[in-house]
Amino acid sequence: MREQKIRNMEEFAALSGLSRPTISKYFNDPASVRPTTRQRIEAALAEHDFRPNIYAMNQNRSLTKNVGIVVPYLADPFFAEIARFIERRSIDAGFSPILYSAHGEQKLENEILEGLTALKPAGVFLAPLGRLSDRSAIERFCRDVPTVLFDSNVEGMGEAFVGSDNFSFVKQTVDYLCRTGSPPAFFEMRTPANPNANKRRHAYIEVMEEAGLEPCVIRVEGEGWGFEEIGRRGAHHVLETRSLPTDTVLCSNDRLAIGFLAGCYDRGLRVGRGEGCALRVASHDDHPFSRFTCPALTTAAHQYEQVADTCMTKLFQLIEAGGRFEKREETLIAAKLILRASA
Amino acid sequence: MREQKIRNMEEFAALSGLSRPTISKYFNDPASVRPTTRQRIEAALAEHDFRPNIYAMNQNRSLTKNVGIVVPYLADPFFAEIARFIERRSIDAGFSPILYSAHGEQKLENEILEGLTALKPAGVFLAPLGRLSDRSAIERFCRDVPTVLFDSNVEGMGEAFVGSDNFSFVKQTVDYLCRTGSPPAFFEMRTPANPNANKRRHAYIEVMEEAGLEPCVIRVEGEGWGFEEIGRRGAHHVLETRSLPTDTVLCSNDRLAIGFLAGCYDRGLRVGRGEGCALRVASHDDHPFSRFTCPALTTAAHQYEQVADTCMTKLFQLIEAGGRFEKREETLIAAKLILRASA
DNA sequence: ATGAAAATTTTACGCGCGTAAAGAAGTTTT
DNA sequence: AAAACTTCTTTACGCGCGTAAAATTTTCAT
Repeated sequence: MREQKIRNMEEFAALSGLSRPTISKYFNDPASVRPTTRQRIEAALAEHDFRPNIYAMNQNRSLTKNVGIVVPYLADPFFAEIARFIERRSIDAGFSPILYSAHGEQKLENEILEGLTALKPAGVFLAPLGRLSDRSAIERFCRDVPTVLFDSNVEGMGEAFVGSDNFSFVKQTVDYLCRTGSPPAFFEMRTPANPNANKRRHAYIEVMEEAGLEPCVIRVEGEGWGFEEIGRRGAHHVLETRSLPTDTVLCSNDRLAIGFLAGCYDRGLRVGRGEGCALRVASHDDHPFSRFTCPALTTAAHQYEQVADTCMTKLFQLIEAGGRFEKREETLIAAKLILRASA
Repeated sequence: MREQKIRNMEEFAALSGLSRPTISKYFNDPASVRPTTRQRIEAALAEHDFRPNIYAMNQNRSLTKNVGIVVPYLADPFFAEIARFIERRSIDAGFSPILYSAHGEQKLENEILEGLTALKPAGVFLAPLGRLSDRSAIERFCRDVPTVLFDSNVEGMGEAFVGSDNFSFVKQTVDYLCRTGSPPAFFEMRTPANPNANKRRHAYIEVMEEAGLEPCVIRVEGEGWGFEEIGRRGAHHVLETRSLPTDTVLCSNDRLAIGFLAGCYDRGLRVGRGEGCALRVASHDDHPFSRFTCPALTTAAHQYEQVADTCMTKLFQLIEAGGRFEKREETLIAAKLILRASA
């Protein structure tokens, strides 16, 4: 490779013996030029390693090949995991994904959305903060940018929503727990960060009542995204005050459960379904770490790949439909029960 | 706010009764125009909510206000955490951070670096994959873009490196373990992903020998980024073959330790420093989850904030110095020992 | 009030690329 | 081999903004 730097497409066109518009065409779609021409360009490319200026490319476009991925809290491995799948799919589909985390702050979420608008992305995958989200900011954003909401539904926002079928999550865990032992109490935060928690609580109550059982919801105090710590403190509180009606606890999500298990361990309580176990604990999400808790967590698992695939499909359809659907589409994806040692 | 859309700076200038160059100046530095002028602009901004086209802004710039943050594996909460701090600092300093994860793949790391070059960022924070990195790709990248390496050192690459003082990490844990019980065996992966692991092993051997003790390094098989699973399998293997010389294990990093603890739990071994404990386990990193393991992990903690601050400082200096330092600068940051229940 | 300094306006050009139109060259069909 | 397509070249314009230079206005100190 000669060390000569090419400044622009004009120069590169000259070096490859073609015209600039042809080169431009090639970069927008390599298949749109004749195979022999393509070979000449790619040979020259290997020689001089030129890349068009992305800013010049995009300034005159109404839509770019960028897609945004916005999650509420990236330090939560659940979101890291789901973002990872969506990123991969986006790349495979020829887009450039850009990942943002609101880090749990409304202000940051708003700033991200503002900045993202200016990037003129072809589309955005948005998992909003939930309760802390600024509805009007999200509404404004969705008017400007084709958006697929995921994980946390904000009624009426975006053209599509892809999320969990929370009823399926809870139904499976409750049924399993009831079938194999005493019915569970439901353990959650008093002021949950997103609507999934509320849906799970309602599902729990419904499933329990349908089975003729008395639901028992235990709600612990705590703010923010430090769910594990809240779960641990909740466990201590619950165990101190002996407020559990049975020996079985169903946590609203795995991060709470991880903390809950830590609390049980602190107090010398053995968790599991075997001999000598004082408590069974199950949960929802299949958090990446839930297989390494002690004991490993029985949980209702997100179908990460399926969620990511569905998100991609919806965004594609949305982009092809020009950014608008006739009516908002909601896809809820069922859970898969994963039996481990904790319940 | 009137619903009239402004197309460009020209229109906005007309509406605010000023000239386009003045508006341009304002957007590049609001403090560079007279306060009264600034007020007029900001009043008009509130009315019409105009934002300059970032592509047009950047195409004619040699450097933008973007900074890149590249980590090897974002689903590892350690990197999520460190990225979070660096992001925050970058925003506070007026930059637009863009976060990338190589997801453990060399090919993806190379693609990220290529794409990042085209973004003409003011600077990049790069935590390379380590052993799996393509040295020549990183070298080429660092020639084009002012880069501060962090976490994983690649000799001679980038203008600065900010990392851990691995000796300090290991020295503190080994000293503590020896002071309070039997000396530790060192538990690690046979083919570690990055050079920190090697430095830690060497430090362990050195500290042990200095204390007149016999070092014992246990190296388990395993590839990839699933450290916890490798740690668990390693624990089973080590415990089955009774290859531990003492009751104390020092893991190379917390993720291995999390798996090791899970393995111990599987086998009914109680870990900790108290009565009835069969094993002590300590580690390094202060992974965000290490306080929720069972038992909670005794570990040498990264000073996350200090690392992030140092990275920012170095990149600032680098940018101001025009992208080159006289000589490569290395900053190693010491650990802080965190005592928890596991050892 | 006067002059100097600072801020702003006017004017004008350039950045690198997208893209449209018209004609030339190359390729395939019959 | 001629006709009918494709593909490519030439030419030309526009996108939205940065930025330089010179002229003008405003501000501030004297």
